[in-house]
Amino acid sequence: MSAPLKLAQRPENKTVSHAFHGRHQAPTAQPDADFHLIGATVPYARNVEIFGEGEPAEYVYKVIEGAIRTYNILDDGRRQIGAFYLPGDVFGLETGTIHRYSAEAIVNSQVIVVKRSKLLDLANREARVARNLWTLTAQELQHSRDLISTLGKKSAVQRVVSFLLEMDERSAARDLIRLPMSRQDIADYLGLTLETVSRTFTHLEHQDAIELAGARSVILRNRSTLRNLNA
Amino acid sequence: MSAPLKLAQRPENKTVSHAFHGRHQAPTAQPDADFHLIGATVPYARNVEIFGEGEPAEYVYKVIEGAIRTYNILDDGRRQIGAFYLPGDVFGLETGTIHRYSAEAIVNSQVIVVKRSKLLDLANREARVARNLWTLTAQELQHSRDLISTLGKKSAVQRVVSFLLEMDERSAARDLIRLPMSRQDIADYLGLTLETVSRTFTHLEHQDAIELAGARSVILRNRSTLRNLNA
DNA sequence: CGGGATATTGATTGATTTCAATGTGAGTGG
DNA sequence: CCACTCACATTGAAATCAATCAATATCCCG
Repeated sequence: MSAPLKLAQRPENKTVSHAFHGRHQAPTAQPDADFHLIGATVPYARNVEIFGEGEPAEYVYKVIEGAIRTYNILDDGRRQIGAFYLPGDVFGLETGTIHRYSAEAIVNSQVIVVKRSKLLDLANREARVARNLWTLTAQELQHSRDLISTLGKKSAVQRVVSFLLEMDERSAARDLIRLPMSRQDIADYLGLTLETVSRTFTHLEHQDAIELAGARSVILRNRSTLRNLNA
Repeated sequence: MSAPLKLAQRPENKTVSHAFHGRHQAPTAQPDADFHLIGATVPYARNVEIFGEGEPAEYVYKVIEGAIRTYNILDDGRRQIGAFYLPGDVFGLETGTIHRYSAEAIVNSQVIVVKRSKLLDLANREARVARNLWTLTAQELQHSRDLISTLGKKSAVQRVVSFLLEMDERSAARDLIRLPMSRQDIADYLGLTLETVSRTFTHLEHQDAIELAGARSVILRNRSTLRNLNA
């Protein structure tokens, strides 16, 4: 891996600032630039819960290293993953006092933890901070809307391709996607079964659209084919 | 359609005082309490576009009467409806300068229109207003997450029941749901076809879970049956 | 009282789920 | 270092459910 550590004080603007999932946002000021100043870095082991749905929202989190999933358990017992968080992403931010979903480390991870009350106090005093918190929530909203569009798509191929293109956009290396999450995680994100995800991967490989380099790596071989399949 | 009643391309900001209906949701302080003070009420005719995806986000809107749908057109040409807005609901609020989706009146509607820049100025001066804007976005986020959960559900019955329970919660009359939107609208919201929505309605009626009183009214006959079907 | 839009209902098809078996790979301990 | 093992992934066959294609039926709206 290249440079996993991204706790830069003033992050040098790489190609694109993927502070969140915001791929559309122009690189304005980092909405989460204050995080490293007032937070402590904490390690979470693979599959460990960081917070649970319904618990008091005492802290806000930023991924330094690793990967996090947030999810709800549905009435029928199935798990809907709301988002995957990669280094640089903020999660667990709520306007209310309760977490509306659970969060778990997908792999061993390093996370900056900030007291929510501290951020709120700051926001009350500084309009800039308030604006930043709002922007973070709006970026989450944008991601949720993108996911809604993906779930609205009917075919499994379309959903999986959407997922791959999203991960590609957020991934550092061009065309090479490292997947920290399992097929089941992907399935629970896309509203499919793990078998369908697996089959669709091999299907895409047979189309020469991607190449599977082990179960957890995907190489994009033909982006325009993928984009066509997405439509 | 009939009247191209898109008057108010550029609504003048007359200070119009107007009573507003509260959301049937969290009864905390009204995040949109300032709206009626600085906005003008504008009528939009059925099926008329209020703003389009990609257009500058100059205004923020609050429904007084009628119903609004927001949607994206997907790559494959299908339409994904993101939300239905009923009296009391705010829509069109963005942190950025661009609308990320389109909005149309479902039926003839009355909408309060507020200049976004005015709200932003206010937010810069008053932490309370900033907080309210943030809360509005967070409420939208919560709704999007609920919709993700609904779309993650696999069966058509589960999706339609989720929709009915959502509409029931937002509807004034107990057990009676007036649907301003068409079967196609519902289908585009739930990621189904209109035929499946229609069939599922009649299916639920045969189960004595609901009663269809004309195409645009649903009476909940057995809530616990519905909740069981939802699981 | 039309008449066009909207909704229901039917028959068929096809994709995804489900159930089931096999394959693979990373980590461990002998 | 290799064999073992367990979790994860792939592959197969069958069943199921929603999409599609198609034909009425109903509801408004003028």
